[in-house]
Amino acid sequence: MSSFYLTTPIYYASGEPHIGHAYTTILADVLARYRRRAGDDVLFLTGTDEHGQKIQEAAAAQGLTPLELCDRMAGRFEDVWETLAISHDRFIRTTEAEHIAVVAALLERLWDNGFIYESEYTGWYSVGQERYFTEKEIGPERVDPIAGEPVQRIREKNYFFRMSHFQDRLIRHIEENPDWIVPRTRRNEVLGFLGRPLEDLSISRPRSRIHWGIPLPWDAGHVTYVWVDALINYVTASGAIDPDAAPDERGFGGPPRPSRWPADLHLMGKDIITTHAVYWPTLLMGADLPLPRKILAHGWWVVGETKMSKSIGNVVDPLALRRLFGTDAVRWYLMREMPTGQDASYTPERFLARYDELRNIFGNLAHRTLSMVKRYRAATVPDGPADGLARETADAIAAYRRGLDGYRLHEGFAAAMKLARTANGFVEAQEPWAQARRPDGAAELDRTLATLARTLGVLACLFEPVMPARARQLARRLGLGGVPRFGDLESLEVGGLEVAVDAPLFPPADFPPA
RNA sequence: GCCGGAGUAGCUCAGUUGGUCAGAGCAGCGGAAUCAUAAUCCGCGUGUCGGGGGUUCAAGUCCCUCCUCCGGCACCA
Repeated sequence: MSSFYLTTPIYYASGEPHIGHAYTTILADVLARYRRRAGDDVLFLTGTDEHGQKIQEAAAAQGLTPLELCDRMAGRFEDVWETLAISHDRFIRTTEAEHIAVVAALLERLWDNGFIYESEYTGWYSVGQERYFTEKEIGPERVDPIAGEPVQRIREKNYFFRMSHFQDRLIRHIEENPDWIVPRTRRNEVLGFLGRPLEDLSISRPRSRIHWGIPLPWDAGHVTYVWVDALINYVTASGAIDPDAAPDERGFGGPPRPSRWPADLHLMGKDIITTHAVYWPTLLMGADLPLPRKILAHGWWVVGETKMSKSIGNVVDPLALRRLFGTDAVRWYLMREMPTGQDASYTPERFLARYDELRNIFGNLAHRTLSMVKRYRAATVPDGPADGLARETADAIAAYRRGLDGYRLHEGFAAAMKLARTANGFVEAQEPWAQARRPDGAAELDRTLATLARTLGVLACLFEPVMPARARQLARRLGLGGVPRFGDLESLEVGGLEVAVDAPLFPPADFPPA
């Protein structure tokens, strides 16, 4: 059994969970479930990022302590993940003692390695907003984008990480590992980014300005810059570092401690590819830790713009769809409609098309098969050979696995749906209702029904990662003990199973009339 | 401005190293069937593969050029 460690970013606890968070996390969940079904020992990590100025300010504005706010927001995220059927193994919070200790240990390692130095940070500071703004944010007018007041160029003491020292090594790593950053277009962008001299990374903020953070081990007057704090969570949760050990035995360099590090996959939106593909790997290099095996940056959902929606002004929140169509249908839409890594636009029409596909192709296949087993064979799957779609099924499984292994989930799920279409065609070709009428048709009918039941068992397996509840429901109705794993599919026996016919897996559903 | 990507049927998109590659799904039209959630299945596309030029026996598939659209260009989590 191989192991698989995958992560989502930890989400900043100053705001409510939204579709961006949900998409990343569902994508991670689908991959985690797929790996488990394939027999891997999976560690699926998500969590919340809880330090920094925005948290500090948001808490103050609500009359809470920062930690009180974070407790509330972490709960909010955990609740949403539960409703979306997220199966994370660990929910990490950067305010956990373990994480704080690992951050301190890692920073100390960087310091001991000579990659930290003291200097001055220069930036555009807004007195009114009490924070720095980027060039992009202030625009040519050089005013803060919130209040519109002029910002000023100021300097303050900061500690810096010698990120520039690792520039060439990072470029080499990306060039020697073409699939390290996917999709390819993001890799190109990172390489383009690295085409210019890399600046060193400011890793601290004066505590006088921001108190809600992890103090630097060597200077309590400064707290760790939130991105550095946040990224380290991936190592914290892996168990690679023992902050209580002697400095040389904590797990940096030398013989590694038994752990889940390096991560097999970091997932994130394309907006934070730079932090994950540049800041993070160079920090790891500086601390003598191996790099993650793969970085996957996905695209954004944009809301399709139509004349209708513009005049009516109705913007649908995909998260709200869950209440109308169910969690599994929303997960299906998100995974099926967006080519992994690319942008996609949400429209109610496309959503309905994908829901109808589920309902009509897959749901109806399940229902008609179970109904026929009940009607013609007293609800017991016959013992006949189940080889009617042997080749098509094997092909579908192979294409599915190629898709998911290659992080083209939409292709994998398209292959699964294609098998369901093929099975519907098989029903039409065999005409089991005619076989049932023919006096000598019994053996043929047995084979038809056994084949269809077996196909449903396979489909339950293929669809489980994306639609866990419906897949379990289908497996139960088929009379299986549970959703089959990939290793079970080859020898999946369906003869003798007692099936149950029940309400449709995907009931009629629609948007409320406008 | 610099770097990168994309422009293929009404819509969303597939199309490895150039040679049945002109395709799939949806929508539309016609038909079949009745086990099933009126759910299914079959048949039907005269698309300048963004424009132009070039290489080649042969180009969505390579080269040049032009047009259009999109993405990235760091400390914002």
